[in-house]
Formats: sequence, structure tokens, C-alpha cells
Amino acid sequence: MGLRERHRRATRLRVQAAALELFEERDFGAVTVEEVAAAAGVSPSTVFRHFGTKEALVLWDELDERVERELVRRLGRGEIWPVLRDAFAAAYSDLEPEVLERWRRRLALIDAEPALRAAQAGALEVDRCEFQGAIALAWKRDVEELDVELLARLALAALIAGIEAWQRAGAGESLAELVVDAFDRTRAVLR
Amino acid sequence: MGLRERHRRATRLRVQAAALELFEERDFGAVTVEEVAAAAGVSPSTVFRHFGTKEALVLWDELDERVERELVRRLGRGEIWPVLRDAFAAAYSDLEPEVLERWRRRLALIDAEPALRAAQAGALEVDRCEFQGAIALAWKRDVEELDVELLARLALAALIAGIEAWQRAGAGESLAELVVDAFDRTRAVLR
DNA sequence: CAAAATATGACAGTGACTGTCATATTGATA
DNA sequence: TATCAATATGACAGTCACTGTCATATTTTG
Repeated sequence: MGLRERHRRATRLRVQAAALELFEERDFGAVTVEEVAAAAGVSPSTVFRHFGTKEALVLWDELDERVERELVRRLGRGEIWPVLRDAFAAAYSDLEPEVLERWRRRLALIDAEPALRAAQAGALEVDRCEFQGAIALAWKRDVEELDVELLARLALAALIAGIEAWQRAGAGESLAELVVDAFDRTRAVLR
Repeated sequence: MGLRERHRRATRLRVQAAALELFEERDFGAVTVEEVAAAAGVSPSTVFRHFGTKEALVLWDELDERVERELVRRLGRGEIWPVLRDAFAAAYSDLEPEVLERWRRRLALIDAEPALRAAQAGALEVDRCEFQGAIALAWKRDVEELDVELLARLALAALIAGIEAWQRAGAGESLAELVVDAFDRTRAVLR
């Protein structure tokens, strides 16, 4: 990783850290991007160049590559639902405490702010399209689009529900385990 | 229905009609709310008073009460998944051709515009909370929050997938039937 | 008919976001 | 090392979605 990319990453983390603190201090809506920029020691332009939207300051996390890596490695190997379950679980395993702590703070902010919940759902919907494409490619059987779409939506629903359960649970619980649990309960709840 | 409410409804429909035409003509992002207001013969203030956001001009439909009515009537009677399935199916049955046609136009716009997809997902996430609350109240068994959340998310996922299947299908297909189909396939796809 | 409630328009303001340009820093190449 | 291309940044102006307020007109109510 070159100096440039390292510097870029550092800036992003610094801006997000400043944003999270301000949003926790006051309300999300009561803080302007300009204030975030000032607190982080950068210009508003830079904030938008890195995050695109104000909401992304909370929603962004750098685990996306991890998830994608686990998915492409496992897709096509075995029964689809357990494969998806284990791919997500693996991606969310062995995270550094610092990362988990930031997750908790971000989730707390999202829970408290309807605008952030909506934005999160919107971002997830965008992700779903690629995800769905990946499933369609990997799933051997000749399946209809409806089935692929359902599977993608169900998996993401289980994932989010698992993450929320982890957020509700105490500090000792394992994120990966609760995600696995949510996937298993998804089957159970439909009996 | 008093004169006032009738007039209000007429205004809403007129504004939405103007908006849909403009958004189809040009791009969603290339049309300003001011233009929509002018085309509908009202002030921008009135547009926002009726729709709240620009996206709601496309997303809004007046079937919400129908869905809610069917849900409260049926919740608690019988096995939960079929009850949800049939409630949605009933709410989307026997719609006037004019309403269905507007649905198709709205769905086409939503499919074409990522911003609208995101907004739709966001609005659905807001609805999900009430929906989840209703399920929690009606579901007799002593269940964990995770199960209730999963059920709400799965049902809405099935619903949306069914609606999208209807959008993909030709003109002859029944919306209610495709929604039922999506609910049934949801069980099947998890094996 | 009087009064309370509400729908509307006009207007000013905020703030998220975009686009462009000049500048500085980094990375690759001669 | 000198140089050039790529990129990160800041400054700035501009657009537009959205909010809040106030005056006015219309509807409902008693």
C-alpha cells in the first residue's frame, strides 16, 4: 500500500471519527458538513470527495472488500443458504475490537435517526443488485429471476437482523455467531 | 367524504400525474419540483405540503390504508406466514385498471433511477417498524424480537419481489397471484 | 352568520451537493 | 536528479431540495 493510499485512508478515518463525535454530541441533523470538515481539519470539498453524502459519514465502513472476497471464494460450493451464511459470518469474524466499537457507535446513531435508517436501506438496495448478480452467476441450477431476487433479499434481511441482534446483545456476544443464528432462524421462522 | 378531502385528493392526483409525465419525458434528476408545480398549476409549497419529498411524487400511492385494513383484520387468525401472504394479496386484489397502469409507470421510473430505488427502500424501512409492531402484538406465542424482525423483513422482501415479478410479467398477469407466488417461493427457496 | 380549522401562495432562508479551476503533493520515468 | 503525469486538496460559485412563517381564502362547525 503506497504512501498515497495510506494517507487517503488516514484522512477518511479522521473525518469519520470527527463526524461520529459531533453526531453523538448533538443531533445528526443539527450538525452541518461544514462543521465536520472544520473539526477534521479539512475542507467541505474533501469531505464530499471522500464520502459523497452526509449520511455516508456514518454508514461507510471498510469491510466491503472482505465480504466480497468471502462471497466469491465460497459461492458455488455447496448448498446455497449455508454458503451465504458462512460467507457473511467469515467476513465478520476476527474483527479488531476497535472496529467493533466503531460499529456499535455507528449502529447506535443509525437506530436513533430515521434519516440514517432510510439511507442505510437505500445503500443496501444498491448493494443488493451486485449481490444478486453474483448469486445468479454462481447458482448452477437453471433458476428464475424471482428465486435469485428472493434469495438475495432474504440473505440481506437475515444479515441485517443478525447485526441488529448483536447490537441489542451485550458486549460479550460474537457478531459472527449472531449472524449465523439469524440465518438459521430465518429458516425456522418460516417453519 | 367532504368537499375539502375530495379536493385535496384531486390536487394530489393532479400533481402526481404532472410529475410522472415530466419524469418520463426527461430524467427524474433533470426535472425540478418547481417545474412540476408549474405543470400542475400549484405552488412549490403545495407540492411539498402534499408529498414531503421529490421522490414521494413517484413513490406515493393511496393503497396504504387498504393494506393496513387487511392486516389488522387477519392478524392473529391462523398460521402467520399464510396470513401475511393473503393479507397483502387481498389488499392488491381487484384494483382498477387505471390504478394498475399508474403502478406500472411508477415502477418503471423507480427501476430506472437509483435515487428512487434508494428512496423506496428507505420508505419501506420506515413502514417496516409499524408493521413489525403490529406483528409483535398479534403473534400469540412468546417470541423473541429477532423472530419478529425476521418475519417482518421476510414478508416485505417477498412482497417487493412479487411486485417486481408482476412488473416484469406481461399485462395479463394478476398482481395478487404473483405476490402469493412470491410468498410461496420464499419458503421453497430456503428448501 | 360567526368562528375555528385548514388549504394555499409568497417569501426568505438553510444546507447538501456539484462543477470548475488553481495549486500542491506523490509516483513513475528518463 | 529532473521531469512529467496522476491525483489530492481547497476555494469558490451555483443549483435545488426543503423548512418555516405569515397573510389570505375557503371550508366546516356551532
